[in-house]
Amino acid sequence: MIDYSQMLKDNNLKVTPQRVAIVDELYVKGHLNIDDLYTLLKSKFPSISLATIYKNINAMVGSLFVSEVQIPNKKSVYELTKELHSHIVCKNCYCIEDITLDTSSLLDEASNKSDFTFEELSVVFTGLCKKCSK
Amino acid sequence: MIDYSQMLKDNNLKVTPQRVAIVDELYVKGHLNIDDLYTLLKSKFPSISLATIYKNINAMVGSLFVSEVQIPNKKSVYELTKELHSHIVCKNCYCIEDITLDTSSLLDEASNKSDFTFEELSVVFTGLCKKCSK
DNA sequence: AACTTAATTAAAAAACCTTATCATTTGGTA
DNA sequence: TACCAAATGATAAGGTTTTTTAATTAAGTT
Repeated sequence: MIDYSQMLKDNNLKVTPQRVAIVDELYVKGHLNIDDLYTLLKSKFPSISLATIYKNINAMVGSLFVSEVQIPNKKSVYELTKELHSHIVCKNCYCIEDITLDTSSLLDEASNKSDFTFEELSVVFTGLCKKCSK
Repeated sequence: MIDYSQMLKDNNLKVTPQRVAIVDELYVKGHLNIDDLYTLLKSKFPSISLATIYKNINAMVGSLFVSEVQIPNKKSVYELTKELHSHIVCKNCYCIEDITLDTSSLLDEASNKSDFTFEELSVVFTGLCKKCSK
C-alpha cells in the first residue's frame, strides 16, 4: 500500500483530499486523462473544478511522480511514474496496458541505420485487448 | 517521377493546382504539418485559404494515400503513404527522418508478454540529428 | 463552348483545451 | 486556536485549431 500523503509531502504538495483522490485513482486505474479524472473525482467531490485537476496534474508531473503518456489520436493520459516501459492501447475500449520490453536491439539497429544521436524511444502498440478480441 | 494527377484521379479527387502542389510538397519535403503546407503553398498561391489545406489533407488522408504522423508534443505532420516504417524526430530542429526497422522480435516479445492482439506498432525515436548534435 | 458539379476563398463561427483571476476555504504550523 | 500561505472552486478569458457558410471560380464532361 502506497502512502499517498507522504508522496505528496515529499514533493512539497499539501495533502488535500482532492490530491489524495487523484493519486488514488491513478494508482487504481493506471492510466487516466484529465476528463477521466474530472469525472471520477466529481463523484467524490461534486463541486470540484476542472481547474483543480489541471493544476494538480501539472504540479504532479512537474514533481516527476506522475508521468504523461502520449497516445496517438487521444488525449494524453497520466500514470504514477514507474520504470521505463512501453504501452499497448486497445483500439476498441481504449484501455491501456503497460509492457516492459527489451528495446536494446532496436536501438542498435536504429543507431546503425541513422546519423541521429538517440535519447528517447516511444513504443506504442495498438491492438485489441483480451476482452475486445473475443 | 510520380504522377500526382493520376494519384488524385485514382482517388476521385479532381486535379487542381492546389492539390498537385500539396502532393508535390509532401513528396519533396517528406513531412509537413498544416501550417508548413499553408506557408509553402502561399508562395505559389498568395490567396490560398487555410481551409483549402485542411479540406484537402483530410480528403487525402481519407483516401489513404497521405498518412498522418503523430509526433509527441507537436502538431501532426503528413507524408505520402509508403511502406510501414518508424520515425526519428530531432529534439532541436524538429526535422523528421524515416527509418525502416525489423520489429518482428519486439512484436514476438510483446505477444508473449501480453494478452493483446496486435495490429499496429508506433515507434518514435527522439534525439538529435547529425547537424544538431555537432 | 456550355454545363454541371466540385473546389476555392474569405470570413465567421464553432469547438476545444488550458490557463488566469479572485473570493473563499483549507492545510500545516506555531 | 490562530495564523499564513496555499489550494479550491466558479467563472472568465485566452488562444489555438478546425469547420462551416456562401459566393465565386474552376475542373471535367458532353
